[in-house]
Formats: sequence, C-alpha cells, structure tokens
Amino acid sequence: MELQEGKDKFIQAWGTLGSQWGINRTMTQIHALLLVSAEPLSADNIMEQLQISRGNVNMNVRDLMDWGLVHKILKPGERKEFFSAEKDIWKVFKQVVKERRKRELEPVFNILSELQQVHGDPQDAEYKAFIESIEGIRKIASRADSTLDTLVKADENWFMGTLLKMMK
Amino acid sequence: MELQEGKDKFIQAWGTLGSQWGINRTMTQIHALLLVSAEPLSADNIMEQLQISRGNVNMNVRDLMDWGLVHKILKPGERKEFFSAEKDIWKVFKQVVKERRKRELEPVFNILSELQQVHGDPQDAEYKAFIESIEGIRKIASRADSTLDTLVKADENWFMGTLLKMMK
DNA sequence: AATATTTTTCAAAAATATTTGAAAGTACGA
DNA sequence: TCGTACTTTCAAATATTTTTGAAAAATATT
Repeated sequence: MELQEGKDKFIQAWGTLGSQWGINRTMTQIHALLLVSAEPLSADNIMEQLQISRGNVNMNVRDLMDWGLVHKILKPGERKEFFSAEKDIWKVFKQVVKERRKRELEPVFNILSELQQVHGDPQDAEYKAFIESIEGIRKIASRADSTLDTLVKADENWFMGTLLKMMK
Repeated sequence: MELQEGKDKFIQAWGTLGSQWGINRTMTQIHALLLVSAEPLSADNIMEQLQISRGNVNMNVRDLMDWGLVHKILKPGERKEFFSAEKDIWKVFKQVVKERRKRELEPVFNILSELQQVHGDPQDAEYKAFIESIEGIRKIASRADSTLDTLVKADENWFMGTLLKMMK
C-alpha cells in the first residue's frame, strides 16, 4: 500500500471512530491528518486535502485547540497560521481523558448529588430502586474518577507497567 | 424533591450523557427508566412514560437487549412482554466496556495492522510521521485492550481495590 | 490611513440521525 | 382455522447536527 492511500484510510478510520464516540467526524479527521503530517499545515492545506470549507476547518481546528490536541504554529516571515498535532499518542490519550472527565464526569456528579436529595417512603419499592441506582452510579463514578485522575497524572510506563503487573 | 421529579431528571441526564458518547438518546433514556423502576415495564408503559412511539420503544429495547443491559421478562398468564434492566451498576459498566471493546477496538486493530503494511522511503519525514503515529496508536490500543479485558473479567472489589492501592 | 491578506462568524443549506405510525408479521387460544 | 392481542418492520416525516460560503472582523503591509 502506498503512503497516500494509507493516510487516507487512516483519516477515514479515525473519523469513523470519532463519530462513534460522539465527536464530530471532521474534527477527528483533521486531527488524523495533522497526526500523520510531518510538517504543520495551513488552513488552505487542510481544506484542500480533506475537501472541506474554510469555515469548517476554522471551527474544528479551534475545537481541537480547545481540547489541547492541536497547536498553532507561526512561521517567521509567513502571514498564514499553521497547525500541528501533538504526536505523542500517550499524551493525546491523557488529554482526551482529562477533557472528557472535566466536561462530562463533573456534571454527572452535580446531578447525582442533587438526586440524592430526593425523599420518599423507605418502604416504597420504587423509592428504593431509585435510591439504589443513584447510589450505585455514584459509587462507580467516583471510583472511575479517581482512576482517571491517576491516569491523567501518570507517566505512561509507570501506569501501564503497574496495570500489566496486576494482571498477572 | 419528589420521587417523580428525581426520576425525570435522572432520565434526562442519562439521555444527555448517552448522546455525548455517541449512543442514541432514547436508548439511554429507556435504560434509565428501567434502571429506576422496581418492576419490569411493558412497551405500552415505556411509551406512555417517555411519550414516544411504539416503534421507537421496540427498536431501542432491542438494542438494549443486544447490549446485554436489558432483559425480556415473561409474566405467567400475561401475553405482553415486560422489560427489566440489570440493576448492578458494576455489571452494567462491565457490559458496556465489553460491547464497545468488541464493536470498536477490534475494527481498530484490523485497520492498524493493515496500515502497518504501508511501505515507503525510510528517509522520508512524511513516511516516518505516518509509521510512528500508527505504531504509537497500536501500542496504546493494545495496552488499553489488555486492561479492558482484565476489567471485564474482574470482580469489582478486586479490580477497584487494586487500582486504589496502586495510587497510594 | 488605505489596501491586501487572512481569520472568524453565523444564517441558511445540506447531510445525517432519529422517530413515527400504519401495515405486516407472529403467536396464542377457542 | 380464525380472531385477537401483541410485536416488528421500514418508508416517510421530523429533528438534529454539520457544513458551507459570503460578509464582517482582525491583522499585517505599503
């Protein structure tokens, strides 16, 4: 397989995976393109390679920067802005975990603590089912939260090494 | 807060979370409804409580059963089918991990091994960027895969206990 | 300060995903 | 075998999300 064909397949696959996880397909495609590009790319370059509009590139690149996965590069003497993706996949992975934790797990905790305020008859099976579900979710969520916090702070070798050891 | 209000908030929140993760909002709302219901519910009951059509209930309940999160309950002497959600949240969590691993991580491996067949000039920076990205992703993905495999097979206390210990 | 280049915005259009509802299918019991 | 009670299917309708592209804003150049 030739390089260009491989790149295209990778970009498609990354886009599909992204959309399965609730992330805009174009955003993940731009990310994939920048990942496999040795040099930073300009908006025009991305537009051309992915056949998408300028507005689309602009919006999605901004989102990628908000996620901390892409950085703006200014080349001396050039007026255009260029963009480059973080290439260390472990860092990318940690960054995604960190952002999703912040954006999604925190709101979950807020709603759960609100829901623990619900009062009712402790004899009522419906009330019990509700309280037990909420409590079960809170328990798993708070454990997941600690684990992800460790992961985000961890060095790849330390974390993965320890995980592999505990599987023995 | 009253029970009904709490249930409604929970169903909305669970639905929002689901759609952020690329899962159909109605599917997660039905799941939430069944989670907080002490008794199994019929299709009519779900239709009424969530104000959605019969076809929608049928499709999403089927998907939930495919995910192994909901089971069909037949009551003796009743012609209707009833549905009940797995209430043990740790099991739910493991089941979701198991299914997503099967549905998404496996295709990723297939595409990655295909992409490792790409050949090019080892001097070429573009070729190197490509190969290194693919290899980095493969490495993280295969470690994630082992970890998830352990998680899926693990007992809650063992797995979480070990994780908490290693964070000390 | 006028002009050229590039980036950003956002309403409208297009694409995608979800939902409806009525017809077809199935299973049960008389 | 027929009627009834229910479930399933799926084409069309609806809703949601994404993309476009042209105008406005920002920034650099002369």
